[in-house]
Amino acid sequence: MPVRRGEKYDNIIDAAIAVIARHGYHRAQVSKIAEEAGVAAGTIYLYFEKKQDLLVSVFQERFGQIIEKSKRDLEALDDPRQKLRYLIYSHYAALAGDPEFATVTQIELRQSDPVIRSGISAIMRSYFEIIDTVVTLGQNTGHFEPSLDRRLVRNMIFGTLDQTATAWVLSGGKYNLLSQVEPTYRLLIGGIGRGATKGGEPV
Amino acid sequence: MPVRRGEKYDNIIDAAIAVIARHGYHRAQVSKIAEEAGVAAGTIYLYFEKKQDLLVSVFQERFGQIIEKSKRDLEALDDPRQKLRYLIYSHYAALAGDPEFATVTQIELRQSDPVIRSGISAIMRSYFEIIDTVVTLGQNTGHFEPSLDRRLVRNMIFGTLDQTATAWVLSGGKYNLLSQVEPTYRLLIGGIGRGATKGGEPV
Amino acid sequence: MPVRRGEKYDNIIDAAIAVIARHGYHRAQVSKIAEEAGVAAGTIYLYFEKKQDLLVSVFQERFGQIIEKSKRDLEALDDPRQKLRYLIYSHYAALAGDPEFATVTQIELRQSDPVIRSGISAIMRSYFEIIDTVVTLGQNTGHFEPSLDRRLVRNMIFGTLDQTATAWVLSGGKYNLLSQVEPTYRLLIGGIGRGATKGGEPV
Amino acid sequence: MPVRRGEKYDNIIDAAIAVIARHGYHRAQVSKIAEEAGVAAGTIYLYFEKKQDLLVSVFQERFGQIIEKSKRDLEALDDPRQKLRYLIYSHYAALAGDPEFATVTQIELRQSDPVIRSGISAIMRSYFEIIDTVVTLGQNTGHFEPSLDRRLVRNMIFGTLDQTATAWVLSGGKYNLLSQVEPTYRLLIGGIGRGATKGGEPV
DNA sequence: TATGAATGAGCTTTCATTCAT
DNA sequence: CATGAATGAAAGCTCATTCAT
Repeated sequence: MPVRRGEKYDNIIDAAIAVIARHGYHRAQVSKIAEEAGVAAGTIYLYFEKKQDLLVSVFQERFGQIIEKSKRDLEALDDPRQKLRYLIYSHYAALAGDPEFATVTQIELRQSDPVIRSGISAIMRSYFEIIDTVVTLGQNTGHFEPSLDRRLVRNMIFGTLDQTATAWVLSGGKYNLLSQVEPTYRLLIGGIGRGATKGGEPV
Repeated sequence: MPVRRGEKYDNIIDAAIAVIARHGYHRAQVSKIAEEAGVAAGTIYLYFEKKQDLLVSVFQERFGQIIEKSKRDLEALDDPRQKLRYLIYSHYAALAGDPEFATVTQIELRQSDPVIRSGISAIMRSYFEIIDTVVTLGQNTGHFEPSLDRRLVRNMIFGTLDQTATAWVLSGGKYNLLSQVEPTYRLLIGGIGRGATKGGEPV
Repeated sequence: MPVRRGEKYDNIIDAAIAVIARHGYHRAQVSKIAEEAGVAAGTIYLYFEKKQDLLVSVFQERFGQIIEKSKRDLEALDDPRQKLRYLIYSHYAALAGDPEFATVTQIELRQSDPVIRSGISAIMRSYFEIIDTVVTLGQNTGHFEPSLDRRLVRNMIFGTLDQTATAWVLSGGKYNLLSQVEPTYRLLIGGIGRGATKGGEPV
Repeated sequence: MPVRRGEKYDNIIDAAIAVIARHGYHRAQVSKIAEEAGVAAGTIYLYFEKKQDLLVSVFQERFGQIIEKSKRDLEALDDPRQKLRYLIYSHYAALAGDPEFATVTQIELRQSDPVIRSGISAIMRSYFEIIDTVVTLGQNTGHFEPSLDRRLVRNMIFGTLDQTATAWVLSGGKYNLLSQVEPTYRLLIGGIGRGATKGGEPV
């Protein structure tokens, strides 16, 4: 029945992010979120069926937009290496531009219960698909090593971005996350090894 | 801060892992863990100050042992590439050999509250130091690209291992995680790019 | 205390009966009744001060009409035995003719809170008076045993009708309640005992 | 898991009756019952799974005992008329001896929700069976009119007892309910009609 | 040492009612 | 006359922790 949209819908989502970022996931009561949003507690239930739905929506709305934008922007690029670089850029940019959202995403929402996590997983899957598409293209065009297992490559890409973002959040955002775009790109493309590793003598 | 050690101490930790793996973090009540361990609920408080201490100890004990063993074994190796390969192997092996522990580590304990997470972080830091040591050695000996930022490399290594392990757990352990040791090694060393990327024309 | 009358007034009462019969007393929200009546929730408060007033009115309007009709019809009858028979008939007929109302009356509205119940009691009292009048007449004319306590007789009459009606509703209305008019009459008049009990040797 | 017995179990049931009788069903919060019982609110949940279970247990324990006693005592009697008389007596006695319980039984618990009511119904059914047994015996031995529908007779008996008891409670217990045993017996046996109605000319 | 019965703080959610439009 | 979005009070239940035995 509920699930209405409108200005308040956005206010509540923003309030949820602010409260979670400030007090942590476990102290983010509905009443506190309502107060932050400037509405009564009951009003939240005109927009979200349950608290869990609100928290999942935090992800869906924000991350969903980011993913959609990524998807569109990626289509405008041809070179899979450019696509990869853009992927890194947009991942870091989304978090660097909104530290509260970054905290919620990288730290707080990972503490949530199974229902919320599975809501988040659904969105993550579509993100993984985007990464997979880029990897596959790169392998087909010969820019990426075709012998590599795509799933493993995806895990490396996402794992690296995610871990780097988490480390940045935990550092308190002391440095500019966007400064890591190019280094990350080079690292992902070239690996740790020195020089002509490919075709060389691996140990 | 354990109040006491002894046989029951280990029983309780094992029981905690079993219960969390079976019922999930949010349903792992102290009473259930006590029952699994064959003691009364109150007894747990003779060994652990708080439930949180028990959960942190799950990590400290198990992961601590793994880290200690890694550290010792790594000292026996000279080549940083061999060290890296061993790092991957021991990370995967610890999880592949104990699926319950893997579930608890990769999924359930991430839902925990700030206190537990910070307890876990402390242990993770010593793990990160080990990774850093290997990376630094590799750069000093010229086996790893010296221009790479160590922290970023560490994030890639840990992020890749962690994400790969999580994906494996979420798959239900359908394949052998250890089969990913060599591919992971090659991927980390060589990156995604094809052929003589290093010194070539990055895009 | 209705604030206003009119077509919508009746619509709302009918809607209340329908919703209570369909969803039960505890799920009969004002909003649901409003929807059923085809008005906005707030509109109900133009016709009734409180939800409780609406529910009491369900009784007052419907049962009041029944009682009024009973009263008038009874005046046309002379023989107190005929009056008693008609009382039984009209009680059963009112419920048999409107199963939704029967459910609301016999089952759902008994779950209501004190205010509603006392509103209902007020109406019941006038019904009890009608019964009392019939009993008194019967005793005065010598058709009914004069030594019987009138209040007790009334309790038997109403208790029997009410319990029989409730049993019928709970049976799902599987049989025709009106088929019970004559048996009920004979039972109330003659009692359970066999043969010439009156003046005989009671045990 | 819960559902323990013991001294506190009885205390809580007694407290529930007292609180419901004093404040009414709708104001009988768990916390209030706990206070009355001299235990913490949480303790109630060691003895009852849910509040509803407690309320049903109020009935089961008290009314169940009454029914059991009735059953046993009835077996010691031979004459169905004596059995009927005893039925009336024990019904009235159970309520007259415990006014708080009478209020809860006759008034407050009728306001409860479907779950509780169905719990109560289950117990009532066994009471109805006892009545049915007595009626059937009376008809078989020729003491009760055999042509009467048993279900209808049961409805009259229970309806009369119940309504009489309710009227007594609503009167505030101003008179002695047990004084109604004999009048009720005579009324049920002989009916309202005067003299040799049976076989006479019913109108 | 060990027990486990008892504690009690803490929070989501519903829904009758209001009132600005 | 009518609307329906917004309000906010109110209470059942869980479970980590304690402590008398």
